[in-house]
Amino acid sequence: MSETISERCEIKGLRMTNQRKVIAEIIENTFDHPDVEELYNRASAIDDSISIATVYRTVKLFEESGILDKLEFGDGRARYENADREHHDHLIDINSGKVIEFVDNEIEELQELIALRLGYELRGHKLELYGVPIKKA
Amino acid sequence: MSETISERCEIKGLRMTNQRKVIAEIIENTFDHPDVEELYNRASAIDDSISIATVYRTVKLFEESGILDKLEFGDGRARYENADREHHDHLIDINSGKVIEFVDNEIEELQELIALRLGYELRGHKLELYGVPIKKA
DNA sequence: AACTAATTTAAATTATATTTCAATTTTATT
DNA sequence: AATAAAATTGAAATATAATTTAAATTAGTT
Repeated sequence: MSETISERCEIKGLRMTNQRKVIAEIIENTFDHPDVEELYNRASAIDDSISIATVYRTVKLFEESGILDKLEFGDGRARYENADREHHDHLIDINSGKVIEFVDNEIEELQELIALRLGYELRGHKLELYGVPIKKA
Repeated sequence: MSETISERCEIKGLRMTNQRKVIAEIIENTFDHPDVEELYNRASAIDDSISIATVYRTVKLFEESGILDKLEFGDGRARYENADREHHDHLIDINSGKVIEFVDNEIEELQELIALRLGYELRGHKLELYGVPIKKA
C-alpha cells in the first residue's frame, strides 16, 4: 500500500488520462470485488463520458501492468481488485455470494513446497474456498 | 472409479442417448482436460452428427449432476474432467500449458480448518498453482 | 406399434470481451 | 503558449463462448 494507483501508473510510464484516474481511484477506495459493469456504473457516476470500452481496456491494461488482479469466481464475469495489497485468498459464501478475504502463511508455504516437489518454481496461485456459514446453536 | 459415467448417469436417472454415451466415454478414457471445442472434435470423430450445442448442453448437465468437474484456468475456455476420481488439484506450467495433477492431504486439511475459523463449513475449493519448470544444473 | 415427453440439430440469440477507426487528448518539443 | 507526434478515447462493429429457440427426432412406456 505504498503508492496510490495513479503513482504506480506513472512509475510504469502509463499515461494518466482522466478516465484512468477515475477508474484508478474507484479501485483504490473499494473493498469489494467489482466486475467491469459495476466499475462502469461507478465510473459513470463520476464522469459520464467514460465508455464501457475504456473500462474494459483500462482493467486489461492495469492487469497487464500488475496494478490490478483479475479474479474469476466461476460466474463468467471477471472481477478486479487492487494488486498492491497484502496477498490474500478468498472464501466465497455460496449462499449469499459474499466474499471473505483471508491469509494463511502455512498454506502459502505449503504451496511453494508442493510446486518444488513437482519440479516447479511457483509463480502464482489461485485458492478459493467455497462454503456455507456454520449455524450457531 | 467405481462405476462408469454411463452407469452413474443411469443412477441419476439421466436418459442415455447415443450422444451422451459418446461424450461420457470420451471423458471416461481421457487423462487430459479438454474444452468443449476439443470434446466436440473427439465426439465428431466417433459420431459426426453430434452438434456442438449438444456438447455444451451435455457438459452442463453432467456438471450439474456431479458427473463432471468444470475447470477454469483463466484462458476463457472451460475445461472438463471426470468427477469420479480421487480429488486432486492442478499445477499449470505457464510456459507450456501442461497441467499436472497433485494431492496433498495437509493442504486439504488446512483448508477445512481455515474455513472453520472463518465460521464456514467448507463445501468445495479450487486450488491452482501456476509455475515454471526448475532448470536442472 | 403408438404415444408422450425428453432430446436433438441448426440457427438465432445472449453475454462478455475485444477491436476498429475517426476524433480527441495527452505529452513532448519548440 | 503554440505545435507536432503519438497515444487514447467513444461508439459501433466484431469476436468468442455459451445458451436458447423451435421443429424434428428419439427414447422409454403402454
